[in-house]
Order: sequence, then structure tokens, then C-alpha cells
Amino acid sequence: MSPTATDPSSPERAGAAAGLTERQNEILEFIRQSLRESGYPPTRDDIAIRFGFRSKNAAQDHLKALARHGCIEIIPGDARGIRLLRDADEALSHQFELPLIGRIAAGSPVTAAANIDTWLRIDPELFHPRADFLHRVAGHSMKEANILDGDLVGIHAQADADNGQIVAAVLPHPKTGDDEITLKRYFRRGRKVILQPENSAPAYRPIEIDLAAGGEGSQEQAPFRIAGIYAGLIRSGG
Amino acid sequence: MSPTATDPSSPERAGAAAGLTERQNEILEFIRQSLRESGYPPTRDDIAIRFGFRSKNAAQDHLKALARHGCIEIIPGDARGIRLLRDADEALSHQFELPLIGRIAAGSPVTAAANIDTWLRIDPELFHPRADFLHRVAGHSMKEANILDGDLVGIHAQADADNGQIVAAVLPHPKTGDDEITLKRYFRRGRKVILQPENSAPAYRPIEIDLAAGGEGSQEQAPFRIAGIYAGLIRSGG
DNA sequence: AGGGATACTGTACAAAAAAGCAGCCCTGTA
DNA sequence: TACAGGGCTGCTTTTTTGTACAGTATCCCT
Repeated sequence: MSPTATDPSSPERAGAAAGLTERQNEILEFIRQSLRESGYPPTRDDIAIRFGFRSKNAAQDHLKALARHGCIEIIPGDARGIRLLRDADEALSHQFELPLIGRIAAGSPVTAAANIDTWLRIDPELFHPRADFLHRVAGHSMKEANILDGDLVGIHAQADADNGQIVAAVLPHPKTGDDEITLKRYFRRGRKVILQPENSAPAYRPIEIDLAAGGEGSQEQAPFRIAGIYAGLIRSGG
Repeated sequence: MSPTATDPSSPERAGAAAGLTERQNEILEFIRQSLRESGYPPTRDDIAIRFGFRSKNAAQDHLKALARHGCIEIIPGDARGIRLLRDADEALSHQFELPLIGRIAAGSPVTAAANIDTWLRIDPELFHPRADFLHRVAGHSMKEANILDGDLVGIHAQADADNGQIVAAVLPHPKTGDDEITLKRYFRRGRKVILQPENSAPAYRPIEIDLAAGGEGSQEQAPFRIAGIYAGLIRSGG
């Protein structure tokens, strides 16, 4: 058991907390499992038995390390006094939550952690197709599709769309240059993409993009990309 | 402390498990609270301190009683070895869920267990005011308020409403006589209540109710009541 | 080479917690 | 009136747990 790789710089598994060793992640995962299955945290002994430690102090050391990293909190003197902290709890708690995406840091994937404003407790499966993130609508350009200013729209992440679907398009803002999410109806005719608002007021004009000019699939800065397709919305207040 | 009423036949509080005494329900609620706030169950001592028992055996006795009633499971020998069983666990798991209410059994409160079709994972706090239940909209009568057929509306339970608010009204269906939930804009002028659809098509007529005729506050079957006010909606699919 | 972290073994002790026994006071019921 | 059950006090005993201290070994970085 001793020759286990313990290189702190080894790549972490997906879903594992950052900055932890493999062993520490295993311990953390065991705590989660214990909470799920028995409803209360493990003792030092439970951990030692599970991992084959001959001394429960090995478990204690690991718990201290996890506490130092801010993954758990140890309540001194309490039997099973282990509390999962926010970050460590994420994998568990985000099961029925959706990230709210606002501005997009230039060049980053839409759902990158840096772009997440907050998490909201909505089951992704309530949307069709399943939503991967939410975006707050600004403006009235989709009014006639019954999508209003302030609505939270559920977006199913995918890179392309069928003609006529409502998409969340990522476009650089004409003034700031920052990437922004816009909801529009998508049409493609040959090399041209048309992003069509659903508001017949004259102020709302379709956006036309010529893919030939360094567009889709090009290595240059793409003038636009599809973050996903509209999958539903949630509206708050009367 | 001893002269506390302990009549096992006393009426149970709303949300409390059936067949339990008041004291037992308090203990159960404390266990839930402990799980929510600290993340692990209480010890016998925790319970004794909370309720002012001089002997932790009082707590032990209560736990045994709860176990006998199938509300909890005691894992022998384990510190904090208390597990909430399914029924008892509901209050906890529904923390971020909302019941979907369809048909209303005649005369029953809207959110009675019998009227709940299913639970959906949406944080009630996402609506304003906070939603207490959801209802699926049938028909297009509120189309011009941007509430469409098939939308799930969040309803904040309250018995009255201001003029002009959108309410979930409970009305007997003209044919079946079953109570049904309808979304309409509410107006009251003296003794008359007007439930106004938001659809200018001629097929949609306002409903007028004369409260003088055995209506609101009367002992006879009320012709209508307000289940709550509209607090937002969730729409699925493009 | 040395300091520091991770990852353990082993021992010891005190506090925390479970669990049993005996008994008291009520109240509703047979 | 006897009896059962809920609701408690008090006390004892035995586990279960947390936690500190002393070491060993490996690996990384300076």
C-alpha cells in the first residue's frame, strides 16, 4: 500500500477538488459517500478501516490536511464532527442546480468557472432538451417569442443548431469587444448566418454574419459561435 | 416542565408525522434541524440539553419511541447513529422542491397531500414572492400576460389579492363540479369579483362572481376562493 | 544536504456518547 | 382499581471517538 503515488502535482481527476493529492481526494470522496449512505459523517476509525490504515491517526492527519485546504471543517470534540464545506460539497449539491452565466471572459468556454455568476436550484431536467446553464435575458428582442426582459433562459449547450431554432449566440459586443450572450432565432443560408430578433418594432434588426470571412471553424477570432439552444425559461414575479 | 400536555390523541401540527405525540414531533423536528444546521445527527445529550432534560435517558426513550413508529432508525453502538427514514425525511428533501398541484379534491386545501401530483426540483425562492406550489397552465386565456399553454406557474399561497394581480383561483368546473385552478387577473368592485382573462379574442370572457350569494366567508360551499397569487413561471422547450 | 510536506505505524489517554437498570409521576383505559 | 404507556430523573457501565505525542519512510524543492 505504501508505494501509492502521492505526487501532489499529479493531475487531478475530474470533479475532484483542486490542490488535493489523490489520497486526500479519496478520503473526501469517502466522507461524501458516508454522508449519502448512512446520513452522518465517518469517524477516524471508519476511515482507517475503509483504507486499511492500522492507525486511526492516519485518518486524523488526512482530515487535518483537508481542513487546511478548506474542504471540510472539523468541529473539535464532537463525535463525527466533520462538515463538508461549500467547495467540497459542490459535486454533491450541483446535482440539481444550474449555473447562471453572465459575461463571457474573452476566449473562454461559456461554462468556464470564471463565467459563472451563481448557482440556482433548478433541476436541469425540467427543460427540454436538458439545460446546461441559465442566462438572464436583457432587452426585448425576443418579445414575440414570449421571452421577456429579465427572464432566465435555460440553454442546452451545443455548437450548432437547426434553421429556425432559438440559439444563445456568443458575439463580441460592438463597443466593449467583450463576448456576450444574445438570444436570437438562427437561420443559415449557404455562407450566411442570420440571427433574427423576434420583435417587429423597426429598432430590432437581424444580425448577418458571413462565415467566409474567417468565421466558423477558422483559427482566427471567430466573429460568433453558438453556445447552445434555447430550452425553456423561468420568470420571476408577477 | 412535567405538566406538559402529552395527550397522544391531541391534534397533530401541520407537516408533522401521524401517530406521534407533540413531544415526539418536537424531538423529530430537532433531529431534522440538527441535520440541516450541523450536517450530522444530535447525540442523546444534545437532545437532553436542547429540551432541558436532566437525564439523557429521556432523549433515549424518545428516540426509541420514534424508532418504534418507524420515523427513525437507530444504529446501535454508533455515535450519532440516527437515520431519518423516508417519511420523516420528506420535510428535509423538499427544501428546494415545489409540489405540482393539478386537480383539487373537493373541499380540500389546495396543497393537501392528495392534490400533489409530483415534486419538482425548483428553489421556491426563485419566484417573487416565494412560491408555495406550481400549477400547469391549460389553455390560452392568459396569453397576453405572456403565460402560455403548458407553462408551469409558481403560486404564492395567500387567500386574498389586490386589484389587478394575477391569481390562482379555485372554481368548481361548470360540468364536472370538481374544483379546478384557473389563472386570471383579479378585480373586486364592491360585492363583485371579476376574473379577467388576458386574451382579447372574443372567446375569452371575464368570470363574474357575486360574493353576496353565499360567497366569501359564508358557510355554504364558496363558489370560489383564491389559492394564491402568481409569482412567476417556468416554461420547458423551445 | 536539509527543510518541509505527505503518508503512514503505534501507543496512550480523556472526553464523548451509547445503553442499560431502577424508579417516580401522570393520564387514559380496561 | 389495576395496568400500561408516555415522559421523566438519576446513576452506572461500557464503548466509541477524538486527539496528542513519538517515530519511520518517501518525495520534492531549494
